[in-house]
Formats: sequence, C-alpha cells, structure tokens
Amino acid sequence: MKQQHIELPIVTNDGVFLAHYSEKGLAGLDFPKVGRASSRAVSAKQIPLEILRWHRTTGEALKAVLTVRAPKEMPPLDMTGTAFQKSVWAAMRKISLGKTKSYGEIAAGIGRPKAVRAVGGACGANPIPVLVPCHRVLAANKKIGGFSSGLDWKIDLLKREGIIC
DNA sequence: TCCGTATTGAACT
DNA sequence: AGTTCAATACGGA
Repeated sequence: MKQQHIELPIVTNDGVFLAHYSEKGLAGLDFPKVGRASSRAVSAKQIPLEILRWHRTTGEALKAVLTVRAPKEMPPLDMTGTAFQKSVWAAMRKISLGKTKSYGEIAAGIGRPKAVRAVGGACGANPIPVLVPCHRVLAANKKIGGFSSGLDWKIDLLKREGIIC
C-alpha cells in the first residue's frame, strides 16, 4: 500500500499554487512557478472524497490569506517533522494577521531562547508556506531575512499586510 | 562528527 | 552607520 501523494492545483489571482495531500491531510504547498505549463491532469474520480473536501478548505484558506483576511477554516495539516520543528510551526501559526515576530521571539516562545538559527532552519523546512505564516517572521532588527520559496513572495505578502511599506 | 543555516548582538572600522 | 565575527541549536550527509 503506497502512500498516495496527490497534487492538486489551486488557482488564485496570484497564480496557481500546488497543494500536496497525503492520506492524513495537507502535506505541502508550493508557490506558483513560472513556466509550469500544465500541472498533471488528475482525474477527479481517483481522488478520495475526503481530500477533495480538504482541498476546498485549503483553497478558501489560501485565498483568504492572500487577500489579507483570516482563514475561517483550516484543513488538517500533515506535517512531517521533528518535535522541534513542530514546535516552531505551531508557534508560527499563532502569529495573527498583520503581526510579526522575530526568530528570537519564536525561539523564546518554545523554550529555546538561543536556538534562533535552528528556528530559521525549521522555517525553511516548513512545507506549508502562507498557511503557516512563515513570512511574518522577520529578523530582530525588522529586516526581511530570507525565504526559501522566493524572497519576492515574502516581501509582497508583507506589503499586503501593511507590515512594510 | 562535521557542515550549513531564513540569526543575533557586540566589537571594530 | 556599515561590516565582520564568534556563539549557539538543530538537521542532514
């Protein structure tokens, strides 16, 4: 019994995101990539009804965040990672809309005040950007820092939320 | 075990 | 004010 790793596109005004689902929930989310002509056509029949339901929720939540609104509902997240990473991701999800935290604050929040760089590593390993608001985590002096899936997205999202000019 | 990392804060130009 | 440097925790090879 292989793990079905299903990819489904989410069409937004900002492009086509690609959601990855496992049998347990949303396992990943990719930013739109230029030049991805056609995501593989998946016949809707092959997709478990449960996943379609998650996908709908995911799409709503994603669009909500992209329009600077709090998601009303989140799909189950299947985040594979170490205990430390889960702590970091959980801490990041507590950041409310339009707010920011520094890596140091996240580290302190999970009881490891000096693990700031490790926090950065966990952010980079975050499989679900946007929904887990890793873009709201800035460096201590309010500098942007980095972003795995493209710094442009981070800046753009921060602009929408009025965090930066 | 060693290396890289989306950091940080202090010391030095 | 800009730059360099050491410290620190964790994950991957």
